[in-house]
Amino acid sequence: MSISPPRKPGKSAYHHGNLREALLEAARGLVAEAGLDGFGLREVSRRAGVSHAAVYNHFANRSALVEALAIEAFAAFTAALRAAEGTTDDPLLRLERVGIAYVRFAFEHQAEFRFMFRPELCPDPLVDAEGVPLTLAARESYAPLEETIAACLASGAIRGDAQTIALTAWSGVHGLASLIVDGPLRNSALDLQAVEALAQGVTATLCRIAAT
Amino acid sequence: MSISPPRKPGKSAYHHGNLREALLEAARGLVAEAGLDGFGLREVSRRAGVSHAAVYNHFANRSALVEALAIEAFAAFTAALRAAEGTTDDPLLRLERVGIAYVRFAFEHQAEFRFMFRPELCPDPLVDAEGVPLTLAARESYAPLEETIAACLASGAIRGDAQTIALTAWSGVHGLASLIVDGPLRNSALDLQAVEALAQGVTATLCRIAAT
DNA sequence: TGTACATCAGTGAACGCGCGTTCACTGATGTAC
DNA sequence: TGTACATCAGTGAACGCGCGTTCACTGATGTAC
Repeated sequence: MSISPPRKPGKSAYHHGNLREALLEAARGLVAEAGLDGFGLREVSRRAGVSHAAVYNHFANRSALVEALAIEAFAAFTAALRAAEGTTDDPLLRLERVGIAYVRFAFEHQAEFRFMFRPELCPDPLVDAEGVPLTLAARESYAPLEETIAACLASGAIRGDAQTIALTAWSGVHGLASLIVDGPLRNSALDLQAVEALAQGVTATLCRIAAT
Repeated sequence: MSISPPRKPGKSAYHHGNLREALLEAARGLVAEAGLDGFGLREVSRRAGVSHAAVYNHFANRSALVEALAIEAFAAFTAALRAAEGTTDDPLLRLERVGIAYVRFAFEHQAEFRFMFRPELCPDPLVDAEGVPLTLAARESYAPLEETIAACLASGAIRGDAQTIALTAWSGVHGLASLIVDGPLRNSALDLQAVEALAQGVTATLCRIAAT
């Protein structure tokens, strides 16, 4: 929830004061309900209580709004992973916690997670990121997992081919998240606790590789 | 490619003879190019060289065409996994091969893989599958991996909590496939050989769990 | 073999719909004097 | 404090577009006699 701007009651919609944020809020809700396909400027402005033309005072076009939404989502994802990272100094435990946070974020922000990895939005790894805010935001969100795995390797907590182990861990948590959000585990009566238990099991199993 | 029906040359489009298959073929191509969102009946019929109303002689509506496409895709996925399953009797090696086949299918059929797991299409696990062909086709495609893991556990090649290990393996291959098809590994100049090498590395790492 | 006719599988015009976007406009606000 | 005015941020009508779907139609085909 965003904080409402200091507005006198009864003030008309003119000079809304915070329409940009209100539009983003409405857009988040719409994307959560209808997905990126069901996402339209007219419905967003309807939800925000303004005419559909008002959007263009704050966003150049539909793509710009979607992009802003995606940047927000990647930033939130990064923050969630960074928070998990900071809870311990033990590299292996940190890997486990970041993995669980990865899955938890996906579960709690299904719409965002789903559309962050849509080909139209997920940045092309071959394209230069310089000055493209969405690409930068996306790459930043890969860093916590990468760094944590690097720390595990550096400390000797995990042995083996660094690239392969990193990819396996990433695949494991991303796959679990995908199965829950987009795949066959969707809707299977999972609550947050159950999801965390699954994530715990999977990341712990992945970490068991460390011992060999 | 489908085989053309035995048609005399110069015969008009009337009584096309194989329009249903031709529409599916065109639909496959369109989905591969434009994704499920860019998928429309009018473009499909344009590609098949008929008027857009002709579609309704073969499919009740847009949804029915999409559903037919999805059933085909799940069937192809199942066949690819079954083929890999049949290449060896060793449970652990079989798991590795099925995992590689899973990722290979995703890479070679990106559009299909992407839309098979779309929430609109991927069947809800809580809904009864009886008599719903799409749901049945989807569930059948989960069987090879499940059975292979069960065989590994039964033979003692893998030890531990069956549920957790199965989920970890599934997450691993599904995650790698998702990262390649939909995620940050997309477009990263990977050819089939490179994808198979990655899949080999990840599945082998996952199989290392067996030793512990 | 030839003819009459039912059926099948196309055509193309038309429908309403919601969309993104543009535009001239207008009311509210803040500022200068 | 009051007034004139520029600017900001809305409005609502209009545009063209492509879509899914329906409909009366029509040409090609297969069958019965």
